[in-house]
Amino acid sequence: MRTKSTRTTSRAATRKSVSKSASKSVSRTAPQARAAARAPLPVNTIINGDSIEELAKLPDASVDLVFADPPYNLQLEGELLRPNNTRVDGVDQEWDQFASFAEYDKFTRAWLAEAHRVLKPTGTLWVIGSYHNIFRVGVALQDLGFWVLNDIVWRKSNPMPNFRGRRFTNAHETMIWASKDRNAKGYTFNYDAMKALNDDLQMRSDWVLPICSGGERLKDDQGNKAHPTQKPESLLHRVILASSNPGDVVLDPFFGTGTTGAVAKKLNRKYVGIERDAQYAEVARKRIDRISHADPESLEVTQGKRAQPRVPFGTLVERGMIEPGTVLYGPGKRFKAKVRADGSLVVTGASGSIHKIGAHVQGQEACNGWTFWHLKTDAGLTPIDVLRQQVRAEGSV
Amino acid sequence: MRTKSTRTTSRAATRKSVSKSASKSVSRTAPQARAAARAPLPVNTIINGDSIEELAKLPDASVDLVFADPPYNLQLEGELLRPNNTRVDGVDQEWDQFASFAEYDKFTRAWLAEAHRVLKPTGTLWVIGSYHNIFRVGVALQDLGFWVLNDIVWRKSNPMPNFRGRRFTNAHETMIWASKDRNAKGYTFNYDAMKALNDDLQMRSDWVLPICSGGERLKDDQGNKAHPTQKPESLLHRVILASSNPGDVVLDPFFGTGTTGAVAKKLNRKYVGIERDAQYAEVARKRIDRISHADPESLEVTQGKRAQPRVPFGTLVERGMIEPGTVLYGPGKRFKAKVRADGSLVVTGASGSIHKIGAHVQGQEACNGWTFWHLKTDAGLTPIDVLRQQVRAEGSV
DNA sequence: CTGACATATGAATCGTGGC
DNA sequence: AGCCACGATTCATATGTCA
Repeated sequence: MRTKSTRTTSRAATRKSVSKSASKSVSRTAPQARAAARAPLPVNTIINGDSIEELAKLPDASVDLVFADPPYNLQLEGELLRPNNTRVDGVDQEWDQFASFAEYDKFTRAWLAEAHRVLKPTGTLWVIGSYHNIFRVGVALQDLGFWVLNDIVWRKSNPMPNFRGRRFTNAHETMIWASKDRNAKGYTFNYDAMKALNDDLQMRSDWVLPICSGGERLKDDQGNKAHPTQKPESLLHRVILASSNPGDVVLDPFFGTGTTGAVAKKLNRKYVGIERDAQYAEVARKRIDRISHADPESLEVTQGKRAQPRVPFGTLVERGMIEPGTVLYGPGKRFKAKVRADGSLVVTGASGSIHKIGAHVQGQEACNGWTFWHLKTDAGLTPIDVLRQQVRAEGSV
Repeated sequence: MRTKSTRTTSRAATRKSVSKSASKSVSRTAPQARAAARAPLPVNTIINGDSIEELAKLPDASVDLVFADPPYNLQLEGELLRPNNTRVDGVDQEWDQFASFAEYDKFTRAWLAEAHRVLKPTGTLWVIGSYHNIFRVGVALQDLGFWVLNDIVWRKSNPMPNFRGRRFTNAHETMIWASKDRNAKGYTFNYDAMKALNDDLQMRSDWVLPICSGGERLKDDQGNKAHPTQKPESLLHRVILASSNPGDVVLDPFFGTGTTGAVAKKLNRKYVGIERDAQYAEVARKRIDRISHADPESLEVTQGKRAQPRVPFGTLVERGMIEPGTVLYGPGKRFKAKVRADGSLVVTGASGSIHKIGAHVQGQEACNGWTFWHLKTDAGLTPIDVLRQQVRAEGSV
């Protein structure tokens, strides 16, 4: 099984390259020096090591999707925890607080910078957090050049109630979804699949899903939960389905017990997980080994018109489906135009594509000529889009 | 009227008393110099001036509650057309323009520092924003020593859709609720009032409320909206009811058309508003003048029992109740279809929702997929509607 | 007066690919 | 890299119009 290959094995294969990079610490001040030595992406692998160090070893622009569930920097009664779970102990609490935030910011910027480097230009990143850390994460990623596409609220249908009655029940967590930069084009968003998931209404930025419990919750031998913050697979299902395609590589730098890898495998995506805790990594490995891929057909997803092949209007004329000289009508016969042999339309004073002339006669900026123009038939007006669908159905494009 | 009293008149009245507290200022830029001149808080007043400058003139520790709806720094480019080619009227006002994140951060820290100074030790602060600005606001207030109590999600029941199908519908905004510092004791949280508002269940951190429209939306003489981002009174009603008591002073440094003041007056709180735009301030003044204190209809109407919550079929797939690839059967096994990962069904030659495909295979116009499609179990065929009822019973929608 | 139908609009960071 | 053609894309409400 793929999932058995470990970082160690793949490292052995390229020992030389790795030993070089190992000597360099995580500094972001010149990762270029290391780049030549980076091994190819170890796919369907759980890397047991520190997130920042191990991210630094991955090649540039190699990953389609990052999902990250970093430490939340929870500041509980009487103690402050560093990202590495050591306690901050100081005398002055205000100083503690500042030190804690500053350290957390430093940690956050370090792993986000590596995640940015590792992402393909068309890749996107998800980070989940709560009010303890999500603002710091958001600022860090904006400052690093990521461009926020949405913030998504996971509304927990069964949150833990507030016991003291001094605050509102904390019933949600927040995810940030971001592209690599402001002008990033071509990122994956399976709009129509999301719409299908939501009874043919656009998927909104607030998702109602139950927390991970019951049989899905991994337990250790004593029956205690194996990980304190295991995320529900339903959440990852939606994230991965929305923003990746089968065969894509999904990276999770805080792998925990491997929910990201489990769902990625179920959905025929590849995964790379980084986890510092060997015990979590082992639980994750076993979990993922038990999972089988789905059959490819059921992983096909509702496609919109964008995914369909383009058919130039001229094709219909060339193939004799529309004769030169045919008159096309706008809705309700309020407009007419004549088809020319090259697939352009003429009206008095103008000629051009079906779209341009459609816009022109209506005095508008833009127009979809396929749905605007109609043929007169015995049964009334038929949109020319029907002919396009015929061509596509013939598979001749 | 109260709202006519100006900054100048109220300052003259009590110059002396303020000079004592002046030496204690928190701010980092040194507004101490001005402090000696601070007049008592001008209550039930709209101050027409710059937020930061006018905040600096208010006395220390004099306010019970701050509600702030600062500029979001939207960074819109070009125009956006709806599918029907009508133009979306975006926020292009000068007051929402900032040169960079750094400029926005500077602005944010300046007004938040003054808000911190002006708050009583038991006071709390609310800020509302979207993903464009809320992370910057959150970091700034954490760095200034505010202690986050909750982040509250306003889930809009009727948001504007995403017109290009490139992102999730941006269907919520975020509010941060914070106390003055980590150890602040005795802040107001009307737990039982919130519980009563929520059918005797603890009020959660996600609130479903409609946007401000219809008769509540203020219009100018031409019938255009008086302010591009007017907030619904229901939102302020819940905020003010939760975190203040009658007689308390509520300060809004970005008063706009005065929703905060209007609701404060209805609920017998005092208000102080700061608004730079004289026209907005004038609209707000007239609006608040029309309101009488004892207005009995200030009771929330948005709660009430909801209809049966909608459960998309895709939910069952996401939650693992139905695996992608599962075969569903029509009554008597006369029809079959396969479930895909996005909750759509496939039969040979077609795919779509459970309803659409149910209709398709029968050659009918419409079909209730919930009762038509069945799962094969040991006991025979079970309608998928049973699973929907299960989801509803769990209350997890 | 009522119901059916049409129109208007809201804090919006809203394309892609070929030449 | 820049330009430009192609052509895809909306939900919940409130209000207006007409029969």
